[in-house]
Amino acid sequence: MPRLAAPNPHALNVVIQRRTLHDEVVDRMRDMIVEGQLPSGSRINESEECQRLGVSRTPVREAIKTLASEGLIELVRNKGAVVKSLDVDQITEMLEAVAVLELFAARVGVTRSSYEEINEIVSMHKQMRSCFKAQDRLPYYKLNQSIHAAIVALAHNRAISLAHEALQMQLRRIRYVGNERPNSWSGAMREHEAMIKALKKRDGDQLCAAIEEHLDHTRERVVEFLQQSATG
Amino acid sequence: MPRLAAPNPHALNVVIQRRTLHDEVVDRMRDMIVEGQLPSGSRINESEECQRLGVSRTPVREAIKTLASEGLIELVRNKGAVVKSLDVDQITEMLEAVAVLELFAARVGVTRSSYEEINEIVSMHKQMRSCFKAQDRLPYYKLNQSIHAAIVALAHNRAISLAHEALQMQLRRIRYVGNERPNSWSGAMREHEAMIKALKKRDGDQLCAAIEEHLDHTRERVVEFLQQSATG
DNA sequence: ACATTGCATACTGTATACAGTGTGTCATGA
DNA sequence: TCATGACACACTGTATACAGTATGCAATGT
Repeated sequence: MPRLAAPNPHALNVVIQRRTLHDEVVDRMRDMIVEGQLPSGSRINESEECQRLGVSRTPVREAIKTLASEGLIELVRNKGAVVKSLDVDQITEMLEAVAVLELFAARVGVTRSSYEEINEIVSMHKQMRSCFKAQDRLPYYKLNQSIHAAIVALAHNRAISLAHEALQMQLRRIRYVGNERPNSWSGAMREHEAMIKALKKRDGDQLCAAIEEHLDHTRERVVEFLQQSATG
Repeated sequence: MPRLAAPNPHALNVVIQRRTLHDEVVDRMRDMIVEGQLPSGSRINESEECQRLGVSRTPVREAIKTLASEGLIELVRNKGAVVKSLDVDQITEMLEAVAVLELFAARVGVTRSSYEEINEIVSMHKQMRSCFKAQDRLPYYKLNQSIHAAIVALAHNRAISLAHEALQMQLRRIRYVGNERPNSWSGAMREHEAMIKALKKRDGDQLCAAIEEHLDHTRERVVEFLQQSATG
C-alpha cells in the first residue's frame, strides 16, 4: 500500500522489527519466482537455496511448503519442488476468476464504500497517470495492482479480497516483465480513466462495464503476449 | 468425489500408494481442526502433536506452515500456532464469496458443460435424497458438498473451483456438527430439488435463482445456529 | 503488601545429522 | 548394439540436537 510510510530504522519509540527466517525466506523466494529468477519448470535445489540465502534447510523447506500451498510451486515426492508453469488456458481461467471477483466487488462496492475509500482510489489513479506520462513502468505497474485491489476492497469482504490477492500473486509472474507495447499501454490507461469516471459517480452499471472492457482487453493483451513469446 | 472408487489395497496393477509424512500429517491435523478436536483458539503444541501422531517435529512443523497458508491456523512468533477462530462477520463474508462463485459457475456452466456432467450431479442428488429420507446426516452432508463442488466445476475453471474449495474447507468447520434442525433440513432439501430441476433444463436464470435462494437460506441457518450457540 | 528482578522451565526457531530414494553411469553379457 | 544389473552420487525425507525467547514464580528489597 503506497500510503504506508517506509519503515525508518532509526525512528525512536518503534518496536524492533523481528521476523522469522521462515517469513523472510518465503518473501525472498516468492519474489524470485515472480521476477523470473526461478523460472517456470525449474527444480528448486534446497541446499542451493540455503547457500544463496545463508540459512539452513529447515526454514527453506518450510518456505517451500508455504509456497506450494500458495500454488506457486509443486511438490514431487523424492524429487523436491518445481516452479509451477502456467499455460495459456490456466491463465485465461485465472483472469476470468479475477473478473468475477472484481465485477461483483464493483457492483456492491459502490453502495458499501465510503467517500474516503473512493477518493483514495482516485488519488492512486492520478499518481498512476503521472507514471504513465513519464513512461515509468514499474511504479505504474504497482499502482495498477493497488487500484484493482482497492476496488475489490470496496466490497468490504475479506474472503473475496484474499482470493483476488492470491490470483493476482500468480498472475504477477506473467505480467511482471514489460509485456505491454506502447499502443496497448495507452489503451489500458484510457480504460482506467473510464473506470474512475464511473467510480466517482458511484454508477455500478457503468463501472462494471468499464471493468469488464478493461479485463477483456487485458486478457487479449496477455494471451497475445504469451503466444508471441511462445512462437518467437 | 463419490464416483472415485475406494482404493482397494489388494487390487492388481495399481501403483503402490506412498505418501510423505507431511501430506499425512496435514490431512490428519486438518481433519482434527474441522471436526473440532482442535477447537478454535486453542494453541497447538508441537511435541504433543508429534506424540499423538508418532512422528518427529519436522513433518508436524511443515504441516503447520501449510495449514497456516490455508487459513486454518495462525502463526505467532515464538508462541507457535493457534487454531484460527471465525466470527459471524467472517463467515457471512465467506458465504457471500461462495455465492459469487457458485452463481457465476451456474450462469456459464449450463452452456459449458456436457450431458454427462449434469447427469452425474442429478445422480448425486438422488443419492442425497435417499440419505435425507433415511436421516443419514454424514453422507447427506458429504454429498451436499460434492454437489456444490460439481456445480462449480461446470464452469470448467480450475481457479474458480480452487477458490471455492478453499472456502468450503473453512466453512466445513462451522457446518460439520449437526447444525440443522429437521424443518430447516427439509427446507434445504426442497431448495436442492429446485436447483436440480433448473439444472436439468439448463435454465441459467432459474438455476441462479434457485442457488441464490438456497445460499441465502443457508446463510440464515448458519448465522442463526452461531448466534444460538453463542448465547446458549 | 507490593513492585521488581532473577531464574527455571517449557516451548518455539534453527541447524545438522542420518536414512531412504531416484538417477545416471559403467561394466557385463547376449 | 542393446538390454540388464551393480554401484556411486546427489538430493530429499525425517529425526534429533542445540539456541533463543516467552512466561510464571519465587526471592529480594522497599
